[in-house]
Amino acid sequence: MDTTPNSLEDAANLVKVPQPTIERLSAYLQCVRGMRADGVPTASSTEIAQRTGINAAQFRKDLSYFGEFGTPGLGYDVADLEAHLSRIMGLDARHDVLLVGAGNLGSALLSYPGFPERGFHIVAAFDSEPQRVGQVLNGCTIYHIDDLAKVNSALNAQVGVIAVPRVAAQETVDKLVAAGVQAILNFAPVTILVRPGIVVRNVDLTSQLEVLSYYLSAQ
Amino acid sequence: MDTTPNSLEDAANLVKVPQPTIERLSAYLQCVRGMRADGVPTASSTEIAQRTGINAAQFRKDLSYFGEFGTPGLGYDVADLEAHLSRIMGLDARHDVLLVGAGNLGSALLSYPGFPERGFHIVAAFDSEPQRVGQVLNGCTIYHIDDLAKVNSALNAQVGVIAVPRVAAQETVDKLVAAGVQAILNFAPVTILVRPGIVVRNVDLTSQLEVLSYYLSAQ
DNA sequence: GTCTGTGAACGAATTCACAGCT
DNA sequence: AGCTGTGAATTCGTTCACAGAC
Repeated sequence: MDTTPNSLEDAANLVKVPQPTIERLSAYLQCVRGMRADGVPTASSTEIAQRTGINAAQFRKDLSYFGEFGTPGLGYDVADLEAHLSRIMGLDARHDVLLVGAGNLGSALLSYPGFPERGFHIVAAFDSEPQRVGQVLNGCTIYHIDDLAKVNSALNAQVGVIAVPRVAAQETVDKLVAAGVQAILNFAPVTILVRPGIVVRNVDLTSQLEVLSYYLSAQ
Repeated sequence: MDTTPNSLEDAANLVKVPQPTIERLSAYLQCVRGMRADGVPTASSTEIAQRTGINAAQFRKDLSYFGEFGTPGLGYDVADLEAHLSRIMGLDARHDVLLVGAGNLGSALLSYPGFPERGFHIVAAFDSEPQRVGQVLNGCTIYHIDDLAKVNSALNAQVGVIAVPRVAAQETVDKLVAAGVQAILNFAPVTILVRPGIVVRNVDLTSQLEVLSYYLSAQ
């Protein structure tokens, strides 16, 4: 099998990668970052399985969609694996992010250290409330929502985060897409519609609690 | 087939319900609430499929794990379905919630209207920072983290939300479990360990962006 | 005719188990 | 001996398609 670095994308495009695999890739990356921070030089699939709670065979299978990164008899070089995973996930470049909605949740996201720590930089925020427009929060200016396309024509951010009330979510989506955004993280508890090619992930915080409630009542 | 209301739990316990089904149940509930608010009296599985983006057969199969709630030839009574789904999810009773971590994210969750709107009430918050302890945020007192068990011996909340930094997450989990919490929503980007019987859901906000990044770079 | 509820068929994802490399 | 990478086997979840209810 070809193990040269640039066979990576080919492998990814030939076989279809299950979405659960992509989500786990992020977990592996988190784990491997921690190991490197702890000074662990090398890890076997079994060690990573213990740390993440994900089956070792699953880990190896997940990686196999993208290439061969381990050494039989030895395991994986932690720094090397981190670099590969980052590259696979498209995290070797900085990502600029637009935030729409500067209420409680939006403000919290603006100062959430985990985003810049992992390469996601909120470069502009937007709101419809006149009293919020013009404020600077955590070094980020809040613009009026109507200026979204104009502001992003200079910034060219590809990722949008929606932290607006339910009723405003769909119009916000449309404005983000019109401004050139390709990927959207939606915190509004509503199904949003986008044209094919635009990637959306929904995070309904209350829904998370509802799922917990189910398992509570089921004992 | 038995369609009496109290056959519900039996059905749920006899056949194992897939976790994706539980997550979709929450989406159906959201949809049905909206329809009732819009004054829609009745809905077919096809209409619900259109609103949620979930396949109609999937919807019917999901419901079938819990009973028969529709009328052939007619569809589902919206109010009735909402009541059934609420009951299935354990949402017919109020849920008291403990929040640990009153930083940016924690504060935002304290004033997030979606929680009380859907029956989840944060009844106490906890932090380790002395300057935050004693403050009242959105009607909720912030206690010192060391008082968690003491405070909850009076409140008896079953659900905990973790909004503390990564390094403090595991000790926070242990304190919540020691205080009698049975279900945990964890926002810290780290794998936490709990004894069997405790339900955990992890929401890593940055991981959501990482997944988007993957699909961006894969075109 | 319309729409539900569900067994059967299908497809997807996980886990096993082992050949092959170090 | 230890561990990876991966076909094969298995498990799990989704979708089909239709019998039966209204």
